[in-house]
Amino acid sequence: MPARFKEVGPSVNFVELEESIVRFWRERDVFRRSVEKEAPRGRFVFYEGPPTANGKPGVHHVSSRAYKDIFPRFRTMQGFEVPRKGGWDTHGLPVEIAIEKRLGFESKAQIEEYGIAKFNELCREYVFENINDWNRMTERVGYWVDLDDAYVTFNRSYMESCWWVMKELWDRGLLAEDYKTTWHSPSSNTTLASHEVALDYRDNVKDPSVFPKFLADSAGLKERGIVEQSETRPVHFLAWTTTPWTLPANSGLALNPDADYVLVAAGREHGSEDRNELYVVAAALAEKVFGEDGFTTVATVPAARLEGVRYAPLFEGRADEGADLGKAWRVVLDDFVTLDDGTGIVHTAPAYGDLDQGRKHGLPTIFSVGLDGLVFPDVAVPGGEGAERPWTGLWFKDADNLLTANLHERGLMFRSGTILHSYPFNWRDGKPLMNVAKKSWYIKTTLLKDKLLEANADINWHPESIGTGRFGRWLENNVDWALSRERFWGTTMPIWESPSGKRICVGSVAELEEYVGRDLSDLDLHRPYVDEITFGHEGETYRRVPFVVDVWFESGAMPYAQWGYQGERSPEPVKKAFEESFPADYISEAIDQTRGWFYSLHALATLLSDSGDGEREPGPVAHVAADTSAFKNVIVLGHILDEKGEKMSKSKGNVVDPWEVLDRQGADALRWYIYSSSPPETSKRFGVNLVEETQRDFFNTLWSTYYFFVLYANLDQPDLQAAPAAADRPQADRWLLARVHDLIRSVTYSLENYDATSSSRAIRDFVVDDLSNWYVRRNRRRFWKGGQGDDKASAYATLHEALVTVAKLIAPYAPFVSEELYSNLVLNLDEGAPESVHLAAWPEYREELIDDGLLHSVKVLQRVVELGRSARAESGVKTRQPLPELLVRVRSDAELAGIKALEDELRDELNIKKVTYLDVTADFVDYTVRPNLPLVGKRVGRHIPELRKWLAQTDGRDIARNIREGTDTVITLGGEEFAFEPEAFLLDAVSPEGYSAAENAGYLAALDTRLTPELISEGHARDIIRLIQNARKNAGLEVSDRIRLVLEVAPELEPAVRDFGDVIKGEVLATSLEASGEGSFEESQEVDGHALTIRLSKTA
RNA sequence: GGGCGAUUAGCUCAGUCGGUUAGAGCGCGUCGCUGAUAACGACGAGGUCGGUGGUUCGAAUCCACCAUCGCCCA
Repeated sequence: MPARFKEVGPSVNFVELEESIVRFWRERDVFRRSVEKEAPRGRFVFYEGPPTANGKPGVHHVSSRAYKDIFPRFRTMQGFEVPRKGGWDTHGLPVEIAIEKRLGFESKAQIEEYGIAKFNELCREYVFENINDWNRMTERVGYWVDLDDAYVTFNRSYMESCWWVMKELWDRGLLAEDYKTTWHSPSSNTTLASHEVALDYRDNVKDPSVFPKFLADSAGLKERGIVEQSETRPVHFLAWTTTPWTLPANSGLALNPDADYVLVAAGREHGSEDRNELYVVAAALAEKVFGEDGFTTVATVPAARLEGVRYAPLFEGRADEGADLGKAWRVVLDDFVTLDDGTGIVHTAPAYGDLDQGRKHGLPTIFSVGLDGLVFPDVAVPGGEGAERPWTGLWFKDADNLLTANLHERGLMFRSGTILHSYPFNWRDGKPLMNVAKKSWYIKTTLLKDKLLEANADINWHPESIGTGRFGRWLENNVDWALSRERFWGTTMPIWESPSGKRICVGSVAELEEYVGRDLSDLDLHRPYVDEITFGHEGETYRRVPFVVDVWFESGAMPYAQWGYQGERSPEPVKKAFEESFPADYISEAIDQTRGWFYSLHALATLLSDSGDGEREPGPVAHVAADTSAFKNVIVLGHILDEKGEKMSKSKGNVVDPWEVLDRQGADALRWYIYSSSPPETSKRFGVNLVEETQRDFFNTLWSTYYFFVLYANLDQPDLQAAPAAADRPQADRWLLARVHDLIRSVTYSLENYDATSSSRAIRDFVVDDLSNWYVRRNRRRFWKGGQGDDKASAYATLHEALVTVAKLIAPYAPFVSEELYSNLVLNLDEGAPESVHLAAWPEYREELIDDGLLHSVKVLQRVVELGRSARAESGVKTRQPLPELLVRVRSDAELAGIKALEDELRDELNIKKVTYLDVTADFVDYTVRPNLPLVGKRVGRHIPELRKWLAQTDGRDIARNIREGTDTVITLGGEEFAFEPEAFLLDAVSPEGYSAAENAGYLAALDTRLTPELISEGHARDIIRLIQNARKNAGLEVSDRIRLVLEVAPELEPAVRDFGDVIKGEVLATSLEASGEGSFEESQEVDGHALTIRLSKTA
């Protein structure tokens, strides 16, 4: 059947093309069909990390969509079923903040006044404000994801599924309330998430630097023999802190257990000359604290001897309920104490950052400041009944100076000043944060830390270093996951509490209905509606705790919640949907998700799939997959930076609008750039001109090749099925097929290993270098020539197969251009073929077509051609001028045989009459000899410089002869004899005398540039042909038009016209050639300085 | 402040186990080639391989320290 294709232009508007393909996909429902098509290889599970649809999408969002898209498309073509359920993240603080800004609020109290219901309603509307931009961008970049059936984290079924997860954790003792040290913002009375803390962690903050004196129990010290019995001077432990407001909360002093401490005599305050008081500090820091001459050492004591010594508190504070003050105010030893700065004695206030140390040593928790940041009225001078408390009710940072001054007055402050250090602030109002112990709900991930680590070891991380490094280390230092948030817009914590402190965790609405005793099917699970649900149980009234949960919990619960999964009680279709899609085969997000979504997915999956041990029951999803992470393969993306290398962010205003690129270069070019420019994990600088370059280099070249094929195929209408079998085609075709199948093999391998970068580069190199600039350039005459025959049929069939294969290989990367090529090149031939390339099968490589010897020989040929061109340029004889002889030397006998078989191509490429091959070690040329260092380097070692010297002085031909004869070359180096086998040397041929030559890495091409009259005539003929072709173009003729030709030439050019007239006529499609006459188009030119007039007319 | 990663030509990036003259594409200059290609080829300019030390016959590559950038954490 003769092939007819849709006409194609020499260039194309990719943007319009892509837009028409978007419509085609939509109209023909291609995405859904690609998911539903037959899937012999089973399910490939993909999870969509839900973006938030507030804010407009930037080009960095395209990057993650490009990576999310490529592997599902590839797997679909390979015969997997790849459902891609979309998702939207809707809850969380950023949303609340945006609404607060709109309402002009600055505190939580204002939200409560305004009404939580109204506030949350605004949040709900806000999160989809830009959904149309997102959907449009998603469709336009060709990211196939099911947005019609997307999960939404604020939906009731999603939230209820989150309740189920929490209940499961609760039942397994993994959800608990505890004191934890948090960064608390007293100004907004809320705990900040760690990433929020990082948002305004300032360097060079000016804070107090004070050295308070804790009066030691002298009697105790005397008992231990540390202080002389006769000593009358007071002894102080000298500590250092930057937070004087925490001093009333002090309940211990910590010393480094391995350090020596000194008892020194010094003055009452820094700078006093006297030695009237005694101090204890770390030996290593005494000089730094007191100054070189500021003290006298009295004794040196190891830390262990000071353990348990008591001292007097500086202030009274508010002790926690049940705190045992009998255990307070004593010396403890702890490794966390460093000798880098301060005094080596650390003021320990469990309530404000030292909770773990306090617990470890049994120190009571004492508070000085409330969660509102105001100093408690309890803070007082010990025993100072009725004394003034000027700091009461002050902002904690404002209390610093008053407390410091008070200690100075009382002689309990050795020194005070200021220091520059790092300190976090509330990024919203710029007020300082407090490190404070607060009651909070935790997921006790630390209990299953080993499982977290084991499951991580099974994840295939790209790049690998994230799994072992950043993520693995994070897991090793795992701390419990703080779950509760004192906020409004989020999934509510389903825990109800009674006045006596009993708790009930509720795992579903149905369960809640049982407690409440009425129908709650219309209940909104958001605040404030669930807050209003109370119930009586065992004589007490239960109220919900006021928290919502960390949004990361919600997104981490998506494997379950996207289906509304609630374990065994779920409806069958939900159970099936979950069980078929857990865990995921593949996810991809940017690197900032390491401790975000990657962690929350991983942690929840590990906890819920726990296979249990003697005490713990198996988790609720262990029957689907036990002890597993939520994902098996992950690509971690680096960030897209702007042209200056800075991160794109809304606040900097340097976000590149993806439409700038999508409307100019198109989605395929952008995607291709994202895949090929650098490995996904490296951050990359983004510039529009780089995408432009991708389009020109790759897509224009591919299009030109496609255009060439369609143009000539439509003229010739070859029967592609009638071509000879691959093995019987000409060498050039067998080579191209070998390259094509080699490419299929390597691209398949790369994509199966989640590598889009090297595979896209390999495709680019094939299309641009091998297909376009080698195969088509070298073989185009086979398409032009008249008639039909095996050779022509082979050429068409081969080029067609190459283009169709490329169309399929690029389908996951560049889905639009791929579709265009496929629909024209395949659907016009085979009506039974799938309607879209994305419904077609991934190409299979045929091993028997990959002729490695031929592939290597062509590489050698290309290399020699390159050298020949170089020699041409050096000789000054242009390529149109034929030359009589080329000398060629390659590196091995095998290469020699290979290139001999390709001699026609070599002569043609370099326009040479005859090729003479030099034996690899021929005496005809001289050689420079280099040692083959990877082979002999270790053996020769320090004698290498001597060996080099010896080789430089020796006649290369002698060594060449040894190599040819296969004998060792024996050399004495430093009195030691070395025998070098032939492989120990590398020979570079030196250009022979009398030739224009170029050599490189063992290859040599040398041209004989002596011209004969015949050769000159032939050169002239080629010049004339080129000028006639130009004239044809200038005359506006079609490629296939025939002409009558008249050539009036100077006498010097007559031999060329006479001897090569037929060649000229054939090349320029002339039916006649006359020495004089008329033509409808005329041009006068010169060849080699000789005049020439061309006249031509189109034949009828 | 800590951990991880990066730093190679004007730009974007390769560079394998330490080994031979550190490469590619784009951009620039010269020349060549051209009836598919706004393309292609050859040559040239352009590199203290972030810096300083060390190990080694030999370091872009290994080690130490430092600088800058990014991410995460504090």
